[in-house]
Amino acid sequence: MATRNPQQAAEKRRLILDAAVRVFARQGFHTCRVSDIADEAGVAYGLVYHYFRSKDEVLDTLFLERWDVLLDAIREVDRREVCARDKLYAIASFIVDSYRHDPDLMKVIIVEVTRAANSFGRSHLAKIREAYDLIAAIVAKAQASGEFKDTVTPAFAALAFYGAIEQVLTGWIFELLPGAPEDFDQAKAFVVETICGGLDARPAAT
Amino acid sequence: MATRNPQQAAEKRRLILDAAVRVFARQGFHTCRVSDIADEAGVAYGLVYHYFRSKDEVLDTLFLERWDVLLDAIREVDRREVCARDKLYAIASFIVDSYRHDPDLMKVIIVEVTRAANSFGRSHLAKIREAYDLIAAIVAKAQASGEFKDTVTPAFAALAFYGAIEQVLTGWIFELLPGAPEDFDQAKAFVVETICGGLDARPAAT
DNA sequence: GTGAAGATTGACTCGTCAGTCAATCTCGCT
DNA sequence: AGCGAGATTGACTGACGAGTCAATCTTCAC
Repeated sequence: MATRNPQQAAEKRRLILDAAVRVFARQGFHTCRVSDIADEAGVAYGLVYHYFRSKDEVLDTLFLERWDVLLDAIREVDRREVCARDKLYAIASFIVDSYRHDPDLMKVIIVEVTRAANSFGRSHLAKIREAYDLIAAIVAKAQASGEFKDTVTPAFAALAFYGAIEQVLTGWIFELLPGAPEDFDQAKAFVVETICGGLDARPAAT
Repeated sequence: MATRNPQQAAEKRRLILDAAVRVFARQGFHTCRVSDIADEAGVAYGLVYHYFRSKDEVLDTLFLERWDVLLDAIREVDRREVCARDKLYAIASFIVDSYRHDPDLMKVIIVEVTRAANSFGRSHLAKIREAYDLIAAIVAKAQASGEFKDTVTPAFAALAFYGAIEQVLTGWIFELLPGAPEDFDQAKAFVVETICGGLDARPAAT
């Protein structure tokens, strides 16, 4: 065989994926052309189709790669022997740190997949839902143990929690919210404080 | 002049707008063709361009019409002499009832504009932000009066509140959450209970 | 060194669709 | 009745961009 060694092939593929992240983040998935990705990666147009079946598959790959990491992280957090509030904090941390570490990638995943349930996200609804379900399970356990009130359903609490985080990331992405380094850590605490502690000054009447 | 009376013109325009809502909700803005809107409305292709400058303008119109109603509703709620928690409940009510009353329209606004900040929503960011700011102002006042804790910034609380509602609507839209009639009223209470009361069983240490 | 499998190239094809426009119709006035 | 402004029609154009493919180059086992 004269096949290039697998590592080199993987590197070329990565080169294209990384270029796609930058292009998608800058121009949006629908607005950019495949030639933009090829140019950004410094390869010929056709090579993108050597490594990927379609433009969609490039975005699919980016999303699935990262989302699986997120799901694993949530599962790992859930196995820790800490209270639910700390688990939620750890999850918020992971997501916020993902954004801090690679804002372009998170922007693409949120804007083009997670928040685009009508176009691209549709095919990934089941995968996205897995995350909600894992969070809901954490809430359910905390309600059973008495740590959380059971005034809201776990599914609902999970949606509110995830929705709040995603909205904050969206705020950063579109510069509706200051995104200075210190704001990242503050945001983690804020999400958990709001969702777990609530805004009310006086204790709940439960 | 042989101009048809203005009322008839307005009705034709409405006919097209209403058809567009159904088509956008069913197929998505980017996936549908202008001819789909014309067919749904039972008019010729070109007539759409007699009443609107472009396909974009149709969506623009739908969004702005409804969003202005929402902004007015929030302002009206804010003028009421009730506690902040009740104000937030009234806002959640308004949004949920908007969805109950016309799910297609709300689906279009959320999916194609509000959650599509990268494509279409970009040009409406300022308008969308107005809603956040109005909610943030309510929170700020409540913090000043001592009704709400000031552990989180108003801007952040507003994002979390709005994010939670939008995520719940999205859950209904994509059938991730049961959307039976009784769920609507429950959801209003859930959002406010989660954001104001928090999930924690024990009172906050403030 | 050589040959073949695989990598790389980019011009081209092909379908799609937003927006245009000239023709036709219809309403409301005189 | 007859006219003219505006309403309505739908075939057509022009741009665009995803995906194809035949040609060329590179690598590596022998």
